[in-house]
Amino acid sequence: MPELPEVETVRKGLEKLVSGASIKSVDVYWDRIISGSIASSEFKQLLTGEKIIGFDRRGKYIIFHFRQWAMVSHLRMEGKYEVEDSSKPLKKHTHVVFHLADGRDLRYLDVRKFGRMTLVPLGEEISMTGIRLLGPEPTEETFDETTFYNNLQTKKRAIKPLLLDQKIVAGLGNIYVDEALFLAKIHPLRIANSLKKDEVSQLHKAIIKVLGDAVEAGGTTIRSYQNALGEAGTFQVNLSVYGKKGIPCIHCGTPIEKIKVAQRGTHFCSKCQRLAADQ
DNA sequence: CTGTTCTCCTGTAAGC
DNA sequence: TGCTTACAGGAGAACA
Repeated sequence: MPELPEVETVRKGLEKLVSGASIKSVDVYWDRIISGSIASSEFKQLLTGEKIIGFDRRGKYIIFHFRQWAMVSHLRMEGKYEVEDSSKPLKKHTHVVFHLADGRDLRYLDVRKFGRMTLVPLGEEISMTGIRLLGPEPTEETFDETTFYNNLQTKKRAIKPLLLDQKIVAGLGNIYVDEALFLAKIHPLRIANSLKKDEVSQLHKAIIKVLGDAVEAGGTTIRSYQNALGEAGTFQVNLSVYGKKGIPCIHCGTPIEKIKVAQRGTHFCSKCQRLAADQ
């Protein structure tokens, strides 16, 4: 499941492979992938003859820049892009194909069809639902610790679902949120406004580190990429708790537990990440 | 307004 | 073996 680091890796790959390319035509095989007020028939028509200027990213959204349009693409769980020669047969689960003028295709594949593409007039992408309400990018420069603390103080939700909803800080998904909470030694069910200043400080640092390290790791694997831009979602940087149920905690040896928090599989160390401070 | 639950999808794994 | 059920989860809609 692509989170911010994987999405950034895909963005870089797209930039490298198809920036500057012109679109000859577009095929859409699953209409619901194309969301927003511009439906798939118009989508295909409007992009025909357009030129891909470049790629941007905000949170987990990839933004395609055309001359007059922006296309906002979210991979959700399993979306991926591939660049193939146009003569190559389409793989199963191919839902959108951008035929390029140079004989290649940019293809979107998505087993579960959760991903979405939205075409908007250039400039309107920042006011789209989803992007408009995003919190800051999780970097030292943009993610302010004091603001983070103040925001958490106003929230009575458990910290994990709060971090997943993208409004406080952008980019965390189920994997890296578990990793960040483990690194900061905070239990996923802690109520946000119960976190002490030093805990928030640790969490702030952990989020920047976990996502930053993963972006770097993605940045190093990208060089070996030929044409598959979504497999980036499968690299995982030495995870400590995610998917480690029953495996000894790297700090204390206690088996990692897996519970459900807000319907999501949640991994943590019950000894390192206490729910009550005095235990 | 805030916080929670449901829905979209299909492949894989577990259970009987 | 073969069928059924549970599970994976990002984000937006629906609901309390």
